[in-house]
Amino acid sequence: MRPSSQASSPTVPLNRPFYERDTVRVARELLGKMLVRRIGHTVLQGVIVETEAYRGEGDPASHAYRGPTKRNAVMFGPPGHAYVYFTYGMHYCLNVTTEPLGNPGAVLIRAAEPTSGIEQMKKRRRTDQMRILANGPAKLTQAFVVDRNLNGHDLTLGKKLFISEGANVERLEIASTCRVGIRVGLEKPWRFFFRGNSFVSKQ
DNA sequence: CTAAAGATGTCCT
DNA sequence: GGACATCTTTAGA
Repeated sequence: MRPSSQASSPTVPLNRPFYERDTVRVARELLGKMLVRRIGHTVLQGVIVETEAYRGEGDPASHAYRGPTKRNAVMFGPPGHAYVYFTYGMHYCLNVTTEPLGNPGAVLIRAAEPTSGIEQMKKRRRTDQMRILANGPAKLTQAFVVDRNLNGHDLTLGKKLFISEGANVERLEIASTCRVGIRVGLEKPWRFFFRGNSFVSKQ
């Protein structure tokens, strides 16, 4: 028996130095990590299986490409914070900020394999099918109850939203392709995912 | 001020 | 493979 203080604890959040690095590297290394969302006494968890890197200067697909604005301000702030934006009039997408303060960068969390709070997620997503609970950036935010209220949230505090080391993760081969849903910057292979994992948005 | 596109998902054929 | 929902942000007049 483990001590009760550790029993269902989703472990320790990744620290600031993890995020304060090259965006593409962070995107790759976030695969296999555990995304954790706490809502009161409820805990939703899932293993990250797909990510995309977005930089600033030199990356025309990035919101930060043309410099800071009200929307992308968080991307220019300190690393290890949530950048949540609203798109297509109805969807939210979750990113984690990277790079040192003042240097824009973020990693889009595109898909996760749910491991805890699955019943809650099924309810939120209005489906019983495991594979489509969080296999896309907007499906993921719906399943994990992430919206504009979490924009700017510090991910190193281990409170409402954070990421920790993933345990017992099947170590699949990491594949990289061009990013999804963009019209520019297609030459950059900055989408990463576990090849063969059925919770990825697209193989 | 006006307009168009958007780091998408769902339903339809 | 394609239409469409829906609204914020940004670019341009």
